[in-house]
Amino acid sequence: MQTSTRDRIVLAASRLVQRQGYVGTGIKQIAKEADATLGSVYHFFPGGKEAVAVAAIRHGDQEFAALLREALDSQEDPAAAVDACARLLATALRASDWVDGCPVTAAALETLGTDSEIQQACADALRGWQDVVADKLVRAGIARADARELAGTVISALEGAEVTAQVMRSEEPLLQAGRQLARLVATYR
Amino acid sequence: MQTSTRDRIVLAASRLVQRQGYVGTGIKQIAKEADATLGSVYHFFPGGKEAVAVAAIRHGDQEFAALLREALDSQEDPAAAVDACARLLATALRASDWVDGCPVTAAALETLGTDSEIQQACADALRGWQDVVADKLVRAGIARADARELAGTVISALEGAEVTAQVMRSEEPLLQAGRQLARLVATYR
DNA sequence: GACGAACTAGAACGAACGCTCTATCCAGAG
DNA sequence: CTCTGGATAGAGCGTTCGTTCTAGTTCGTC
Repeated sequence: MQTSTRDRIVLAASRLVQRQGYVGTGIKQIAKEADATLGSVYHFFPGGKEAVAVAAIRHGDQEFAALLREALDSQEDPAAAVDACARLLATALRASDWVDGCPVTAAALETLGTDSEIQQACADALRGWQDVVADKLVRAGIARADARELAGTVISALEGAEVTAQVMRSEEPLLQAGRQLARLVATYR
Repeated sequence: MQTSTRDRIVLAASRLVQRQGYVGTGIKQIAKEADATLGSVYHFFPGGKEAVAVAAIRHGDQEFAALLREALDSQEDPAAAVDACARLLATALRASDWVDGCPVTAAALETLGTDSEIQQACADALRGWQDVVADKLVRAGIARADARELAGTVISALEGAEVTAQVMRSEEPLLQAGRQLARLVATYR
């Protein structure tokens, strides 16, 4: 077998949760998509659905962070780098026919009042991405305090723009946000 | 009876969908919360759950638009007005213990692949809010094309910052976004 | 006072949910 | 070879889902 059953479960769960959210995705659907059986899922994740979701979100977190780093490193100038992020997200989103958005937003919103581990995993992801952006800004010579606040805004704006792009089925919101964020970053000199 | 049964259903559905999303909210729960019976719900909304959700989202749309207009009109300067929006959202969010976020995001993300009427209603809401912000910017003397692009970014950023604030259980993301957006708006002179 | 429409009330349906359970398979240790 | 324990397999549990259905109630109009 190429990939382990466990990995296939996490991968399938990650994709499904990203597209349909936590409550919208069933354990049986995950098992089917992963070419695994229900027994296997509960064998590897005794914690049940929530445990699977946490693993899935952490996986999506890492994947997205890598994407972000790659886009940021493709440009020297921080403003251009942020714009490159938006552009990358836009093309990826279009390629998936607007369904593969942010891997944590949907799950995060659905589990807000429930103080489950899922929420914690989502918060960790957002914090991590902000750190990735902040690092780039600091390396480009922006003061640490400014970089942190700017990075938070960049992540929030990209997140919001991605949702908007998905709903509108258009790359424009992301491209707009990229241009405006670049303009904003450029004011820190 | 103070409010009509229909109105109570829409109101309850709006609140529940905002907090738990579309799939996470059951018809029976809506009926219970609205002090109505299942029969009443299907009487007023023969289209079933989806019809209730569409009405609920449209209601949330109007409510949010009014909130936005109010905040924008409270300040003459467009940069200060945008910041006031973020501030208002932040205090409202904290007051609800971080559960009453954007009334359409959750529902929009869950119904992405399904081309239901819900998605259309969400897209309409986002477009409407963007128009509200764009109007304010134009009235403040910003060129129409710039105002539209800027308004789109403002809405996206506020949306994303609200989600981030909910996940982090902190007002900071929204306040940050407000400051940075104000700075961005101020560059258009 | 009678009639039809509007509305309320909740029992019941099939499907899907998350989860538990037992049974089977199979590689490696003794 | 037997024995053992991780991994696989899926039937079935109780519950909840969205929806449908039939009565019952209310009420303005003739």
